[in-house]
Amino acid sequence: MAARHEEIADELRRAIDREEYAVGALLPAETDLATRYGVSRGTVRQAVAALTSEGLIGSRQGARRVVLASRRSQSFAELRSFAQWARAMGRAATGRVVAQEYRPAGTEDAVRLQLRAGTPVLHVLRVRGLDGEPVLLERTVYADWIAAAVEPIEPDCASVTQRLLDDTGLVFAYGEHVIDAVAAGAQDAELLGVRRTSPLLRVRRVTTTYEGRPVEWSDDRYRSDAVSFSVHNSIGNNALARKTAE
Amino acid sequence: MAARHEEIADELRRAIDREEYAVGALLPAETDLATRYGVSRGTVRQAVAALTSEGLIGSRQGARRVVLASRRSQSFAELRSFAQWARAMGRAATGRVVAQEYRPAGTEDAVRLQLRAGTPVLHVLRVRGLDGEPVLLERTVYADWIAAAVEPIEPDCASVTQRLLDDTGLVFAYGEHVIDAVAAGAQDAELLGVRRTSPLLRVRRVTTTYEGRPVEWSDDRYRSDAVSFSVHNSIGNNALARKTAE
DNA sequence: GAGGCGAACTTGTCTGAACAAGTTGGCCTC
DNA sequence: GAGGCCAACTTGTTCAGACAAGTTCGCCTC
Repeated sequence: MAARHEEIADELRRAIDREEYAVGALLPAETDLATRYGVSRGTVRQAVAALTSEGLIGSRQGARRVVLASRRSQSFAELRSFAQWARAMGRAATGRVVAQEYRPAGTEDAVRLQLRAGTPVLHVLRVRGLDGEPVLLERTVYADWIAAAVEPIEPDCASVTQRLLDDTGLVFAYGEHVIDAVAAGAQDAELLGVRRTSPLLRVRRVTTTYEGRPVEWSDDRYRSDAVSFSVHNSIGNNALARKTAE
Repeated sequence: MAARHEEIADELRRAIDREEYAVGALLPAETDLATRYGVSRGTVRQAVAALTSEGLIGSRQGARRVVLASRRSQSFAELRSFAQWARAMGRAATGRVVAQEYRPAGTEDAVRLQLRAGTPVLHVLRVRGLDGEPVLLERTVYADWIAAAVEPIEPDCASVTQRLLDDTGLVFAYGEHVIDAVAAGAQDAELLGVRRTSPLLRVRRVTTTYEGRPVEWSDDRYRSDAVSFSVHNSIGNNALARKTAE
């Protein structure tokens, strides 16, 4: 938290949180904030841009900024891994590997991980929970070049992401997620403790390094009674994309 | 498309699209792009910031930017309404009102729309489709102050959003969406043409004006075989938020 | 060959200024 | 009172420069 614009963004977030700026009220003008914090207008703009992208405030040319919401849903920054997310919410992440084996990469594996078909990849089936209650079923495929580092990790390791960072310095930098809904199959139902055909929230994701090299891809299935996703958008600026079936 | 930084962003997007900058390759340095386009470094930074937030390129201090993906999923800007989204994909949005009636606002309506309980609000049940095939079931509640403008709209109007803009100048400026999965009920199944208990992707959303005043809230259920959502994230910058059940 | 060091490069942060473009509200007219 | 117009205000865009912080890669040493 070195950067001044981040400090200012944080102060504004807190001020909104404690309703110093109520929902529906107007934020002070940029120039006011600039003099108040003793920085230039550009720095203030960086700060409020962050809040805007978080959906906390609305912004349009000519009019003062409006406070749209106060309840920011638990630390938007750095909710990358399941474990980090759980910790940020004050809950304990648990995990258990149900099955783990090497298989030659199929066509889908090869495409998503940018490998040649037939390359041995590591399939891991993992159940994850919050405070012990199963919430998520992860079917992950790791690329061959990282598989050796994943294999020896204890089955009940709470954060594989953290572990790989510590052991190998690997950073899960970028992720692409496709979200849809599926009915629980027999295995899903048993491991998550729900009835078969229960609706599950499915997130298929590919994670890459800083260089854009795919590390893993995964089919994650969440119990829909336990977890939901929230997204906000504004006109002309939209992080979410609807996609039709291919 | 007046702003220079938007033009540059667009040129870069197209260049990535036609693989002038291949996935995994490095983008030219900011200073290079600045001289190439004859603008200052700040303007280039605005352009690449847009691509970064779209997930097309990755960025970190000290290293050149990396191209992460090329296939940008159909116009990120302005996919606000169902009709606009359909049009951007080259498909025709259809719509049909199944039921429409005034009811006094319940507690949930009152909270979400910031009205007093008992205020008459307009409930509309609408089936929407792509090229005639039903894809989405919308259960929308409109605030009292806009209901009078919604009521007379023809049942098969393709874009209610556009219609309200034309008639009343109302802009749906901001939206907050919560995504989860539910099983299709009897009515859902019949209207969407799926079996009962089929998994549906549910999006509960509240739409507001520029001032943050809630206009409508809606329970939208998508056929999960027809539509999915995609989100990308990067370390320390995340538009998506996982939420646990309340 | 392995490792450490440092220079060159690149992105991040910040300033101060100027003008463009959109909104708001008061004043004036009819 | 209704409507139109204008001035003040506010955000958006762009520039040029400076320094900080992180990465990369070649060179040198051991």
